[in-house]
Amino acid sequence: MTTAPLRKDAARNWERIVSVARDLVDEGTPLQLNDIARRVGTGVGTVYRHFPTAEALLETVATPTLEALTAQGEQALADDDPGRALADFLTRTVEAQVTDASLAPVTAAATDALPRTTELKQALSSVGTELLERARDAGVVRADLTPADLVPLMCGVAYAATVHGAPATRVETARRYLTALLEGLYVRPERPGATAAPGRPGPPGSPRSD
Amino acid sequence: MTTAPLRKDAARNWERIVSVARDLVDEGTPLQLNDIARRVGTGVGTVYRHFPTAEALLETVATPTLEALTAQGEQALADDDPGRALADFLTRTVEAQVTDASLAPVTAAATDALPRTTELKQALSSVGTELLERARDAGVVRADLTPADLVPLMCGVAYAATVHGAPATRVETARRYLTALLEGLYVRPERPGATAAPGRPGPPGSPRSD
DNA sequence: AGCGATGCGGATGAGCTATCCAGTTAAACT
DNA sequence: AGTTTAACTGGATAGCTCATCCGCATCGCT
Repeated sequence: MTTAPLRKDAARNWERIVSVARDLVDEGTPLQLNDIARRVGTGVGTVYRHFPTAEALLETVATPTLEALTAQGEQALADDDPGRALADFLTRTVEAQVTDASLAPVTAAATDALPRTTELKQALSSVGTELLERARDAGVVRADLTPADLVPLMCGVAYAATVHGAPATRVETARRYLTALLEGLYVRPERPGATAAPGRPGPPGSPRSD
Repeated sequence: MTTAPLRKDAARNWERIVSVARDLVDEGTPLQLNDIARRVGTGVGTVYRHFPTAEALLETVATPTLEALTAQGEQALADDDPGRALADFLTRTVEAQVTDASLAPVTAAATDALPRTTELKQALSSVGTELLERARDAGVVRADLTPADLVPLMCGVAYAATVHGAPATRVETARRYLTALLEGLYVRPERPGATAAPGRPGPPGSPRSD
């Protein structure tokens, strides 16, 4: 059920609209459908037929990013180090949220209007759950952390990074905050005699250093 | 320079406006000045003269809460346990942010339009800095945490709690997330032989349990 | 009571959202 | 190639919210 193939001109306009919207999102401008129509050089009706609301357009813009993220998540499932797998995934998630301004609103919105997006959110959340449970079973992560907490916490980290100010250093800030959350703000009691590690030498190294 | 005493009717209207705005904020409705005028039973002009923008009104609404928070912060400075002092302050901050919907926008907005608010934000931030530095000097908190990170992190925790869904359990969720941030998500290596505590038995007990 | 200054209120224009339909175009059929 | 028709286009326009402006009412003082 692919909802019928678009006519050629329709497809062309669809592409243009999404492309312009992408640019606007990237420069931080809120999406206004009439404005987009003007920029694309099309009528307002065309835009509104393709995307009944600004939110719908935003969701479409966000989809590729969500897809990429999901792919990376599934890739992380292949990692045999549960701690690193989780940390990597969380890092990617936070980076994406901070980099792509379309994600935050889409994540926050409870709209299940676009089936594709809902599906992706579902997929992401279940990958996250899986990774979290593995890490927990490996004793790397506190047991009192629910999968349901994962999304809010990541959103929180991303939000914190955007509040911080300087958009240039935003990704770096987000990484720092994620680390802070993982490691905790309190100093840790000094390591026990570097022995009796429970199968793993404490928490895995810092998330990712690429 | 108290900017002239208001005329009696003006003062009355001012109060009404702020009061109605407070109610709206509490029920989660976004402030619309024309709407408020209608509810108060006054002309639009009156509202706009007192508060040139919705944000200004919001800041006014937020002020009492900010004042209370500042007071509590200064109170925390009297605590001789630096860890507990910081934890208490942060807990109060997060609770306030989650409880009072006017805080988040005001904190995020870089508007220095209302001098009183700016002043309060300053005060809060310097109290936070002081508390953080004391805790750090006492070895309770990681050294790589800048005072500038405090506000963003608290906003992040609050935001995470509001993303989570259920508004009823929001305060509780916020506390949990703050604890998560303080203690870290990773499991801690088991305590060293309950000795060599740096003047204090590890991180202080959970923030506050009132 | 009379008089300025201060504050009030709502009519109003500007800007944005979203709809609707007459006109145009792509593509299937002959 | 010519015809048909379903799909798509574009912009005029109605509905709505924001914010301003200014003639009029009210206050506080003498």
